[in-house]
Amino acid sequence: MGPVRVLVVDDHALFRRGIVAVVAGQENLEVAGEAIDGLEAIAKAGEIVPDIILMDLNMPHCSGLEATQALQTKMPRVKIIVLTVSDNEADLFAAMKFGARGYILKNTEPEELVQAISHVVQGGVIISPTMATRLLTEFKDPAAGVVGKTTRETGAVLSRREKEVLKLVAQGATNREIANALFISENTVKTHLSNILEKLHLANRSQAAAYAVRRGLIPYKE
Amino acid sequence: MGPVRVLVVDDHALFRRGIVAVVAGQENLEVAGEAIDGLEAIAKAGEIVPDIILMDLNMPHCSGLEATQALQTKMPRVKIIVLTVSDNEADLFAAMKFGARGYILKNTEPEELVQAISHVVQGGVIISPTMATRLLTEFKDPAAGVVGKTTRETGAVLSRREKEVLKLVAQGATNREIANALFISENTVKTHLSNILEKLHLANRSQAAAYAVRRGLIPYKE
DNA sequence: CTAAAAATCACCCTTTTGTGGGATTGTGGA
DNA sequence: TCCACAATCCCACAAAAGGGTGATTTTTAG
Repeated sequence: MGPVRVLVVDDHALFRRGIVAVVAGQENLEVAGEAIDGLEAIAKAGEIVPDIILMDLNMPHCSGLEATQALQTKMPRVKIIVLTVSDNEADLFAAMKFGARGYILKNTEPEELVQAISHVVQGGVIISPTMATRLLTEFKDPAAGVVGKTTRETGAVLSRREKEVLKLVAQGATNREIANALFISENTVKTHLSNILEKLHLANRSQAAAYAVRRGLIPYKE
Repeated sequence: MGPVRVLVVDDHALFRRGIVAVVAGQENLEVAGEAIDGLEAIAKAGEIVPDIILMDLNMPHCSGLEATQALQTKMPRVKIIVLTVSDNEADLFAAMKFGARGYILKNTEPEELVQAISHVVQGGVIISPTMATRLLTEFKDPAAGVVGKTTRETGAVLSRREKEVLKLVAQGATNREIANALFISENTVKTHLSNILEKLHLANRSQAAAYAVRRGLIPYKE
């Protein structure tokens, strides 16, 4: 069998260059294509049918998480490795839930990335040491073992509506403004926000705003 | 004279690879060295004395802005091009104030980066089209022409203390927590925050938190 | 079909924010 | 020397935010 075919998905051309340089430098790897966002990734993946997709998370139009979810349902054989700057547990959880085979931070050394690809090709799953550590500390955290709330504390994936609320929070909107924007009552906004804070282990809306910005959930800004 | 010697400063090895691939591919350019943060950048710059430094902003230990400031005072002949993901006016202003000759966003095409380097080598100053547009819209913004408050509305540079407060706000700290952390009264924190919001044209602490995160002012997190 | 989420709303109560005033001290530059 | 500014503090007040508890209605997925 020939070299492993890799699809590189990242909105930053320069970063793609770096990946391409690393991948192309390996005998057993081959850059089968590049994409600048989730939508193009899905299209390209359908055309070239790569073995591995290196997927950035924070991209315009269609995020890496959305693309990962879509791709895994349509093409379950394609192995996706998330390659991101986000050292957030929620992203890791979401990526794994959507079927990603790897979660690598962008500050990883090129050699490690190559090894990670090999590992995943052979059927393995790989997670950055940093993230692995975070996972362990998360589990030994007493806050995780509360009473009720099943998915609440564990899965920690926000619902569609909660994401909408979070986006607006990240823009500095007040509860009333959010209520008007979404055509719901202020009470509902409060409920959503409370759930968001609980799911994400955050203390207040400022932390939520900071969290959202780090994850690139913000549409535009001002 | 030989090729232009370039020092690449970025904490992400993979991104450095991309830059190096692009720079090394040019006849008239040469990668003279790499650094992973501001401190190493200053050290390396002293050793190899590059013609151009491609400087990331958001790095651990010593940010690109601090390094730029330090380098420009010690080695004014070295031309620094800021290469960042931050599309924030404040970063641009700060970079230019500290003597940077260029401000390029990381989503720039490799070809444009090469052209930018040539341009700066020849004594020019270059700013990403995106940022240039933002500058223009900023100036035609009516909010800039208020009544009193001289430096308030224009320069908009935060004082040392205000930055400290802002960092804590970005971590989601309450006014009381900030007061305890800085050994000042809650009233003082409120005063500082009010001034911050006014200087930055922000509406509330959530926007301040989002702003701070975008600028990479946050030390750690969680 | 049915149980689990998601989404919606209300009420109460406490804490936090943000604004508007005003005031003092020290420092560095014009 | 005088002024602007940074940094500090105070008070009071209105507006938000956040927690708790409970409830109804869609949606969704098994």
